Amino acid sequence: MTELLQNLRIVINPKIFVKDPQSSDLGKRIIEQGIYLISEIGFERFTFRKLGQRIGSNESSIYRYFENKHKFLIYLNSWYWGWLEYRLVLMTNSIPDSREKLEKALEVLTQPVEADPAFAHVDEVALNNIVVNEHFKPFLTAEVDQENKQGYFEVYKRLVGRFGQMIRDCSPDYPYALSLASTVLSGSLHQYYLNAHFPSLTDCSDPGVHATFFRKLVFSNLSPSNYD
Amino acid sequence: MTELLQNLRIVINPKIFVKDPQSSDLGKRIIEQGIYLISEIGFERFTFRKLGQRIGSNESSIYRYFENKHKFLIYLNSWYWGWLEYRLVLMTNSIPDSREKLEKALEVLTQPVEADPAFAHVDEVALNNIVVNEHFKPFLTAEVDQENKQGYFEVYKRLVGRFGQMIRDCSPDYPYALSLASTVLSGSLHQYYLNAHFPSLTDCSDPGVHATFFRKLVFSNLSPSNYD
DNA sequence: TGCTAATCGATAGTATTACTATTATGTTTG
DNA sequence: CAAACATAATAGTAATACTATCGATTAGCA
Repeated sequence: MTELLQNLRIVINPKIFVKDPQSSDLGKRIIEQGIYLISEIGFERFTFRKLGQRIGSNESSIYRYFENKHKFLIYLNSWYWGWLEYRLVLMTNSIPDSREKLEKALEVLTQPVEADPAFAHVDEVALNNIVVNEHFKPFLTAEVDQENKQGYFEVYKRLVGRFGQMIRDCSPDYPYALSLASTVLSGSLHQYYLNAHFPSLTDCSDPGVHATFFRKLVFSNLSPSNYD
Repeated sequence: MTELLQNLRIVINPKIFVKDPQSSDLGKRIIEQGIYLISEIGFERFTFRKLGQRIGSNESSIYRYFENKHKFLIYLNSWYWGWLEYRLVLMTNSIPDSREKLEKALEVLTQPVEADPAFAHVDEVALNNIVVNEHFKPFLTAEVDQENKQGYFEVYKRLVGRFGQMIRDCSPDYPYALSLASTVLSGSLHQYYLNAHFPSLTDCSDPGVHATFFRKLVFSNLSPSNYD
């Protein structure tokens, strides 16, 4: 499988970057080490200057790839959601039964992330760490509506839409497929966050329980007696 | 009722502030106008200088109440959760039936916020706006674990615990009461956020649907056939 | 009434951040 | 070999997030 997908690339909206980081060696180092640096010191403390020092390069060179650190975070998030989408499709595409398909989708979207050898310059586990810890920071700004118009969040929206469609396929009469999809996606990140920092607010102390909680949540909700 | 509760105060952990803003006129103006300013321009753009200008006071005076703007946001959030907790208790306390009690709790926690005349210097609707739009920003920092140890998030934790207990009272054998409670609380904010900025990702386009979605989510999950 | 402490406003100053601009240097490519 | 391009180095700017100091006003209270 790894072989088969060797030449895959996660496509990112070009408006998010100035120069495509996947197009050069420096660009890939920016992504690779940027992920590590943010996951180590947090997004607030992260600066392009520090990243430059870390990769033995210059602050100004990084600015040629990304306008600012906020867009850099949007880029990383887009990559993450694009990667999840690709995995979602890959893992569910060949399943004909819609219930089984939804179960698999839930597994892909809520189970802990593992490194994917298909993308050498990205440590998916560290990146997942960022997405969990910085959660919705790319969204939570005063500029969200403009940025949305620019299409910065397309990947995420497509992922939610796809997942929502799987729910609909499984239970065509359930009227809240989108809300359920977005609740599960963000709720799963949230439970991981709570488990790491506020264990007294969650029961999901291990991945098995985590997965079960969300599976029950979805399927008990979808049994026909439960919607009007 | 308003009369009855005239002399209530939401109690906030004193470590969050330098000087209690509820103890002076200037303090109350800081809270009142700070809420408006953040809800207008967003937390990123908000500075103590701008707030000083707005209330005709000095930057340095505001620093005598709050160490920095991050703690100010924690204060506002604590107030909000404290206020929700008080409303939760007030509205459910006299209900003996545990199912009915949980229904009421869900209503309090997921329905749109209305102004509460019991607290004159706080516009709860604008504050709710902040909590929705800045969502988990007070939590999402590198210092979250230290701050948690200092007890900055006690109110929120107590609220989730209380809500979780109501779920447990209603379905003693359901094993994920805390996760369900935290998922509903943060999920409800999230759905409001999506409705405002990403309507294509939610079905909750009006408060009625919003409430129904979460009611179904909880109660279908709690019916005995749905947990092991 | 007068003293003291607390409160607040005004001003100035600092370190850091988030950039921008410019110029130099090396490297690739046609 | 020249032109184009990528990157490095340096310097500089505006805004931010504070800190420190001092003087004026007010409030409590002996």
